[in-house]
Amino acid sequence: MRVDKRKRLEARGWKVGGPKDLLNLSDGEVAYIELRLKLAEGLKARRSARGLTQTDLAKAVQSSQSRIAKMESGDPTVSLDLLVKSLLALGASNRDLAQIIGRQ
Amino acid sequence: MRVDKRKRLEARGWKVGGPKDLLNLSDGEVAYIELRLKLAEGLKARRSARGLTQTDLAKAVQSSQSRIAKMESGDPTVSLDLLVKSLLALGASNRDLAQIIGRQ
DNA sequence: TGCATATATGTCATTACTGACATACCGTGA
DNA sequence: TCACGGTATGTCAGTAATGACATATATGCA
Repeated sequence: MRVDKRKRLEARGWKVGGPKDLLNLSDGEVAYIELRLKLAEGLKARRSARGLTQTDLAKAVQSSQSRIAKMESGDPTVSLDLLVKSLLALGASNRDLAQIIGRQ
Repeated sequence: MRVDKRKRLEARGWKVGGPKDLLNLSDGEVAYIELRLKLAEGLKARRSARGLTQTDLAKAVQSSQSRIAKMESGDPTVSLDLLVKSLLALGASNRDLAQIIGRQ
């Protein structure tokens, strides 16, 4: 794993498997974290593109502003479920999700 | 929504939003459920293609056979997180996930 | 500068998901 | 028919995620 990418993960409080060393992440673990970050970025992009505030989105998905903020920052305590539901609530189709996820 | 598709959801214990009537699902709710079913089917396909039993996979992701069975049957009490982690544990890449999700 | 509005961070009681376990229900080979 | 490996279904105590709330930190504008 490249160092900049590692920092990108490390910065968000992800600590997974094995010893504490982030270099010991398995392929699956890395893919999982990257997936979440992609969705988080996609969510933020989509929300602001629509001119919505975090509070607006929170209302739409019956959540709270603080949780939206955590989501967009890649916080590990936010579930994939909420991430995906929020994107769908912003009008994303499964196709759109696939695109967000599939991008390098 | 077509009737066969509705039955497909109805059969699995999904009850969402509004009155009990499944026809009242929003686009986002429908997309969410379909997404889960696609992943569930993808998981089952991938696992059996590798000749693994549910018990084998359970060990690999530190879960239990019963949870794998629930996952594959589209049980609503299983999280997207576990579904995705299991697929990744079976060697799927984010690209693969995108393909599973994006398909009509 | 001060004052909004937006976003980030931390905490907490309630809810939902978890693995484990028991057990029922297949298929299929003897 | 029985036995067996695999899968399905139900339950439950423990744990992780939740929305709500308080509050801190931007960001912009008069």
